[in-house]
Amino acid sequence: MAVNAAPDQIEPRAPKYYLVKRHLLELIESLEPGALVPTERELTVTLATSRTTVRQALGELVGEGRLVRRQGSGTYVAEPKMTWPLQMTSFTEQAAANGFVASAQLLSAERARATGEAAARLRLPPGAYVYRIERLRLADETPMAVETSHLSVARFPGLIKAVRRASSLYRVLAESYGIKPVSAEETIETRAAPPREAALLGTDTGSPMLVLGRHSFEADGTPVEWVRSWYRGDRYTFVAKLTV
Amino acid sequence: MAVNAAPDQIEPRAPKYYLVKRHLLELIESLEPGALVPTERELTVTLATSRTTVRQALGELVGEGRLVRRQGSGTYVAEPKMTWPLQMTSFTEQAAANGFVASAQLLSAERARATGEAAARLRLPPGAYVYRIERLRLADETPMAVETSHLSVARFPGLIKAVRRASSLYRVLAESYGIKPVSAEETIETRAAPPREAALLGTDTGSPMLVLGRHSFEADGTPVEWVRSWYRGDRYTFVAKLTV
DNA sequence: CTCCCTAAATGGACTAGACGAATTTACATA
DNA sequence: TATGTAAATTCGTCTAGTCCATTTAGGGAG
Repeated sequence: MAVNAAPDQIEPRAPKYYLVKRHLLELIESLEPGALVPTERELTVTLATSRTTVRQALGELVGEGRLVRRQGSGTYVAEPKMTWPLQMTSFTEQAAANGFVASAQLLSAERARATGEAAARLRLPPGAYVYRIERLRLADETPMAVETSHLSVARFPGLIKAVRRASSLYRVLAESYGIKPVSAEETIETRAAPPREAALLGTDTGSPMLVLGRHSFEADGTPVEWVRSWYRGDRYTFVAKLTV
Repeated sequence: MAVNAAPDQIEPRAPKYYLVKRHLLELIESLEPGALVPTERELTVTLATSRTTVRQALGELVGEGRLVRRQGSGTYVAEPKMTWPLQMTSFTEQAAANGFVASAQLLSAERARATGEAAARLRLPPGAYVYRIERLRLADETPMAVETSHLSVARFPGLIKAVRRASSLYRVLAESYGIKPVSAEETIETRAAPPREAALLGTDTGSPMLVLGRHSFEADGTPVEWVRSWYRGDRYTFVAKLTV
């Protein structure tokens, strides 16, 4: 297979929608956040193109957090993205570090048999029971992420009742079970928003999301929990601090 | 805290393309990587929908690394994604840790006035000169990322000549200038691929990318370089190891 | 003036089709 | 048999439109 055939003079022709996108980007940069941009139908006329093409350009700019669309109202210049640190602390502490008040809405909490991935991550035998706790994370009342935690039932008996009373899962683990994760592996990838997550986070199905997987461990290497969180890609930039 | 504050039975109706996507996902899971999936026009018929809708579903699956499209040939089940660790080491070392041989192709190297962002990041006065070095990063001959580094001209005189001879920028900094970054802030966000980056990485304009920004510092806090790297979102999952 | 209802405007989803570009296949020819 | 060329196939891009859902603005009733 001929990979890497000297990509020297690569200067591809841009698709038409990309020219529209660049035009809009210039417009955006000349405006303030909150400003209204022309309607899709106006843009089709002034840019001599189809609405599909205009929507493709607008869609990418929305996905990159530069524009916000509001059905029935219009398309607006977005506020700048928020940065969100990746640290070995709880969501509650991370929010506080950013000056927000964190809260959570319990969406569902159930006892279920572990899927293959959850069982492997938690180092459980196939078919073992896990708690599957789904929460909507809020910072200052704004939905931030949809978070699904998986924990071993055998290891944390009665966890669901404790979680219903507390906001911080980490605090429950520490106070009720005496367990404190000390390391974690955090994975990051891009995904398109499923309908449910999109609705919960107030965005559209298919919009780009950042999916964080957190796999946390005790000091002796025992896995504690495995969490998958969906964040809106148009709202957040993640920041990791690294040292040698 | 509002636990269980009636999430309003959010169970949105899925768009039609999403049903198509789920149908394809089942199909994908029943096949091996490399297998051919039905053509777009076949799917249009069997799923009783338009090609646009089929393509929207296929497009998301391609963006998530589940499918690969090849113009003129067909659409295939993709190989699993690769994980890429975020560490305070050079690309060269990261690649070696993953069992790859890293290399780089110099795309451009120029002396230019710093943009507002670059000047701020490198703590330079407005209008100061920076080197802008653009490289295509390869792992085992496969293009992995397009990387644009910014470094102060005043601080690293003659850098371009040194870089032309070496593959590792970090080694040049250490050996020729005696500087070794000891900490870095790495930002991660999602963006749509611009035509140039898409072509260099062998993907389509507009496909989802992970954009890493690396801002590295010396022990005394002086910024050393500011780098922006474009990775294909359909190929890589980033992993950060965190400790308390 | 206040309130409610309707109409207009806007983005959201989808369709059917045209043409182009890249690849693969089939076939004619040497 | 080997090779070059044309045709068919496949994905890539774009168009022009339909219909729906939501929001906003305006007008009428009280």
